[in-house]
Amino acid sequence: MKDVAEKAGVSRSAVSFVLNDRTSMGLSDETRDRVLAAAAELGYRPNAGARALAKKQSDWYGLVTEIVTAPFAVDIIKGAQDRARESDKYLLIASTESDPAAETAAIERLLEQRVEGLIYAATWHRAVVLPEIAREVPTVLVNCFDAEGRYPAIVPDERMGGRRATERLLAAGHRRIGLINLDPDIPAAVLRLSGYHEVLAEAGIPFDDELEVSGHATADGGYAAASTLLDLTEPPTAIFCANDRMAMGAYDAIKERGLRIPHDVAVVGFDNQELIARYLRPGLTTVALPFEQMGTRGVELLAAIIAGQSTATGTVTIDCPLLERASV
Amino acid sequence: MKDVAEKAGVSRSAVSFVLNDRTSMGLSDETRDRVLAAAAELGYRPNAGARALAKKQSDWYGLVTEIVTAPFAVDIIKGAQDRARESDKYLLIASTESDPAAETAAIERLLEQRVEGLIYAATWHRAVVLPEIAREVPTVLVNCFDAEGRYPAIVPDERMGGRRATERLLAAGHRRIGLINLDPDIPAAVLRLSGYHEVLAEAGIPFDDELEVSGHATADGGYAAASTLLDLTEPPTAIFCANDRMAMGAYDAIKERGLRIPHDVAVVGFDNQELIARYLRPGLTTVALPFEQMGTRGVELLAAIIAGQSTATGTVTIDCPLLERASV
DNA sequence: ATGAAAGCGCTAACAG
DNA sequence: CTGTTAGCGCTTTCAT
Repeated sequence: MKDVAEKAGVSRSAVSFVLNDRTSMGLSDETRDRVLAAAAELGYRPNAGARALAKKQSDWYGLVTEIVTAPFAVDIIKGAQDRARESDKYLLIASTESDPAAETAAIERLLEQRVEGLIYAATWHRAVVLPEIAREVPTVLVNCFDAEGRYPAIVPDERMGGRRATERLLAAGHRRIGLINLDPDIPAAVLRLSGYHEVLAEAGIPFDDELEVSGHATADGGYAAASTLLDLTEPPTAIFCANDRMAMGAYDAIKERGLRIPHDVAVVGFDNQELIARYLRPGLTTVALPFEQMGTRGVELLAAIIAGQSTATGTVTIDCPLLERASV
Repeated sequence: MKDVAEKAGVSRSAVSFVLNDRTSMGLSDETRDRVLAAAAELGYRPNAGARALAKKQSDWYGLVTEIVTAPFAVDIIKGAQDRARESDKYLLIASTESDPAAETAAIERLLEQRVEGLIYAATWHRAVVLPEIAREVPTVLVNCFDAEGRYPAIVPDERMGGRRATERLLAAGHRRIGLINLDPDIPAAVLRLSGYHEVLAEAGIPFDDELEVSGHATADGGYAAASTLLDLTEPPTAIFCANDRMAMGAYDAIKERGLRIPHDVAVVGFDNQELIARYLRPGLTTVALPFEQMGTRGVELLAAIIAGQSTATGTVTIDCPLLERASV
């Protein structure tokens, strides 16, 4: 930087002002250009670390997540990273594969890097408990929530997702709609189910317990559950699967019986796992989880909190859109 | 840090020595403990940025990749990150979704953070051309290579993978083995094919052009290609699909004809895309791409180069193991 | 508009 | 083993 100053024949302060776009300082355009030219010629590259030290502001947010465990994490990261870049912030990604000790250690390292705040992203929607240490900086939860509500959180609107799936099937004329649900203890199952119930109730369709089964969140689980439904005396003409992997198994069960999708049995999934939903034949109509958007919103919320513009501690809910393919 | 020194009744240098484990300086254990205790009590957390400034060493590696585009990237990241952590290095991940301009900008930002080196990871094995700017620091390629061989690279041993798949089928007694290959222009296709050829030749099985088809790298492509093979006058009893998505389509084609896997037709895939290979029914035996290991090795190689222990510019090849499931 | 000077939190060299 | 001193590369205040 000194070199740049000398080359441009100005003071170091001037260089600093130019490089930081401090137009308010009253710098002549001519000076400005000279500095820029000198910097370019010298291949000058500001040292972000030194700047952070001087400004007492790192421009970093820490993102902690189990990155590999689920394919979803990357979409959260993408959303967060894109948004962060727009604000000239950096994302320091720490991946902890669900090991609590590693998690604390990871956050510790992030704090040593003086991240301005933390985004904690889960790969499946659930309640989490963060290490105490996370309280040292503003923290936002993404795709998860704090049981005690001490942290603001961004979660998908699962109930609405359940509604959309059911409504779509209803709109296609179905009245007997089976549901293959996830483990009934998790938030996603509870909420998706309540969406399903709401819509049926609104349409005046009585619940039929036989039509609600739950299974292992795998293709095999979906296959077994779908088999149960299809072998009913009065089988459903449509099946809402609470995730795409189970839908994958359901496809097998349906095809095995010589039935066609969607002609004989319509299917709607949940998650929009590209690899499955797009490549299943026929393509799977499914409800998408808004990962990218949650990442974006997480960064925005964090930035607002850091800027003191938000003290909210509530939960923000993001819409789950229906993606139409060919299974309805 | 000054506070810690005062609290412990020692000099700041002493604190620095203790915190950096400079045992060589001859510090009494008693002093050491006092410092550590004071630090803990005060909740002192070293400022990594300040340290980096003083040491002129950031402890960061930059990892640039198209993170979202492919599900594979995360495994490379995991391998790299785990390995980096072991050496107390940080990974700064920059995701560029194949946009050359964004790529240069991303690298520029990494350089401003004074990363000690760069790891450039591709999501599919191919030749890449890096922005000139990457030459400013040691750079290692992962899952890709430089056409001009100017950067050291780590790539999967595709040929060996092709061999393993073919050998497995041979071992199961098959003599008519079909191949559904990828777009013949890409390295993966060329090498996997050559592995396949080698093994057949070694077994004294003459090539049959009819048995080698290529298709779109999708389930539909696999479906179409498998249909072609199965409708041959003398259809294969086993099919080697050059990726799992195509195997997914092949499954459909096989089942549609009332044939059973592996009883009537055996299938081997490539890529080990969990979501597909594991959930397909029956589970798909497939060749795995060693992403995690490539990430690990990338970091190791980079560290060696930075430490001046390696000046190699060649290409390192990593084994692709066969994962047995139930389709053979 | 500019230059001098202090300081960010830490490391490292050196003389005690 | 301690204390002093001089930076690391940059920002920012303040007087000019």
